[in-house]
Amino acid sequence: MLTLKKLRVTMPESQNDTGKKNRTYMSKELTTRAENYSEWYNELVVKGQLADHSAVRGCMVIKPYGYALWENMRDQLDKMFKETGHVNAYFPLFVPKSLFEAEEKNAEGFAKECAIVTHYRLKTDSENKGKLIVDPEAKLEEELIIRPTSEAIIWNTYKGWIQSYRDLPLLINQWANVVRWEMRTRLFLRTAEFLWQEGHTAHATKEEAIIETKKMLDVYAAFVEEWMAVPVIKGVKTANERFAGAEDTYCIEALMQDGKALQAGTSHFLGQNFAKAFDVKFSDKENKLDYVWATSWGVSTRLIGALIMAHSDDQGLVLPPRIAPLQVVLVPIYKGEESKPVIDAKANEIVAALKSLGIRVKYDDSDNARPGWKFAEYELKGVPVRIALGMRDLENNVVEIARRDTKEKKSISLDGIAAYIEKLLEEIQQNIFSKAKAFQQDNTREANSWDEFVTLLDEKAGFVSAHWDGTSETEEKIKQETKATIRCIPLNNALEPGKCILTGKPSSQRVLFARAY
RNA sequence: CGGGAUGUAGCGUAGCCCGGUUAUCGCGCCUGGUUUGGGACCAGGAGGUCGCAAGUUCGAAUCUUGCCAUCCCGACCA
Repeated sequence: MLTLKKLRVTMPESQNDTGKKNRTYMSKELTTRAENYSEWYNELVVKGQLADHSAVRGCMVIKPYGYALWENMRDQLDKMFKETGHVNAYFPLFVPKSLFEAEEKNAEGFAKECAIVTHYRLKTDSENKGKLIVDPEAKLEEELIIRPTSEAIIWNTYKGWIQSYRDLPLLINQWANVVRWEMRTRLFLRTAEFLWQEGHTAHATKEEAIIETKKMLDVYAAFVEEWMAVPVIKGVKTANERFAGAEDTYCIEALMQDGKALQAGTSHFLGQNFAKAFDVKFSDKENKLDYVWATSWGVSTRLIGALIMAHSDDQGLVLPPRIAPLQVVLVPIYKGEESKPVIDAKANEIVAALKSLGIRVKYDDSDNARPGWKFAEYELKGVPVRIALGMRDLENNVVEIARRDTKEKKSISLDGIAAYIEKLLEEIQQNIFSKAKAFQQDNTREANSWDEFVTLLDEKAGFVSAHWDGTSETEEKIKQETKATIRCIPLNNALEPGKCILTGKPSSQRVLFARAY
C-alpha cells in the first residue's frame, strides 16, 4: 500500500525530459503487477481489446475479442446446462414494482441499487431548441424496475405454469443482461450493467431442490476449473453473505494473483420463499396442495475478470486454450518478394490441417506490422500458441512454436504438426490450471491466533483458514477490523474442534477468510 | 454517495500558475519506397468543437460556475 502511494506521488515529478521518452516507449508496455496491480488489470482489459469504458457511467462496451471470449464461455455453459436437463427462455427486462417488492427480503436486498423507469415519452423542449425533456404527461402509473435479477418476474410467471407435480421439476435458464446501480465500478468485475445467465428451477420436494442447487454448483466448478483453468473452492456462504431471499447460498470462490478472493459463481437454495411470495402451489400425488421449492443460480461476465486476474502476466493476457477466441496464430516471416508465395502455400497447408482438427487459428500475413510487432501483440492478447514460419524453417522442414504460458520457443518438425499442436494446446490448458492451483494452495494458510490472522492477511493475503464462533456479530467485527470476510464454509470441510480466532469461543470447524473483490 | 486527482488528434503528452498570431512533441494513421527471425527506416501528408455547457473578457486550452466521464481512498455490492 505504501509503495503504491509513493509511486503515484512521484510519477508527476518524473514526467520531464528523460521521463517523457520512457513513457512514450512504455505506452506500448504494461504497468507490471508489482508496480500497481489494479492499474495492470485495467490496462490489460483495454489494451488486450476485451472491453472499453462507454459514455455511460459504470457501463462497458465489450469489444469483439472480449465478446468472442464470452461467447465461448457461454456456449460451453449452455451445453452443460442442457446436458443437465435445462432449457432456455427469456423474461422481460422490466419488473413492475409491485412484483418486485413481493418477496420482501429479496426486494430489500436490491432496493439500494435499482434503476427505475418512471416515464415512457420524451418531448421537444419549447424553451430550448433541439433539446428533449421528459414529458410530465407520460408518467407511468406503476414504476418499472430494471431487473437486478429476475426472480420476481419469473416466479410471477411460474404461478401460471405450475399446477401439479407433473409440471415439476421446471428447469429453466435465461441468458440476459441485468442492472445494478453500483457506486464504484470496474470493467468486468463490477459494472452497472452486466451479462449473465440465471437459472430458475421449481421442484416438488426440498431434497430435490437442494440436490439441484448443489448440482449446478458442481457444473460451475467443473466449467471454471476445466475450461477456464481457474481452481475454485466450493462452499456455503454465512448468513451475512447469503443472497437476499435464499435459505442457503452456495458459491465457488477463486483466488486472484494479488491474494484477493473473487466469488466466481453462486447457486441458491431458495426454499419456499418465492413460492409463498408469489403463491406458487402444486398438487402432489395425494392431491394435497403445497408450495414448490426453488433454486436460482448464476454466473456473469465477472468470470472474465477472474480469468484475467488468475492467469495473466506482465506481458499481457494468458488465455486457456479451451476458451481462447484464437488458439493459434501463424506469423509468416518473409525475406524478399519471392519467398512470400512459398511461405503462404505452406502456411495455408498448416492452417487447413489445424482447422480440420477444430482448432481456432489465424494466419496473420498482414503487411502493416512486422513479425516482432505481431509477436508482442499476440502475447498481449493471450493467444496460447504462436507459430512462426520463415524460409529458414522451410529448408529444415520445421516451424517455430512459441507457448504463451511458459514463453518457451521450440523448433518442431512440420510432419504431424497439427497433431502436435492439438496435444500442446491440451498441455497448456493443464499447465495453466496446475500453476493456478499451486498458487491457490500456496496461498491458503491456517491462522490459530488473532495476531497470526492479522499478520497473514496483511503480509501474505490469500485465503486464511481459521476458527469462527459461528455468529454474525463476530463475522462483522472481523470485517470491521481487517476488511476480510468469510468467503465460505468449504463443502466437505473437516470437522475440527477449536477456538474462535476473535472471541475464543468454541468452534467445530475452520472457515475461509479473505479480502475480496 | 462523500473526499482527492485527472480530462488537449486513435494513444501518450507540452502549453494552464502569469489569458494574446496558425495549440507542442512522440507513437499510431494515409501515400510512395526500402524492409521483415522480438515492437523497422526514409520522404511526403492528413488528422483538433483543447470532456460538455454557461459565464467573465476586446480576446479563453488557460480565469469562474455547473454538468459528464475516468482513476484512487472510504461506505455499499456479484
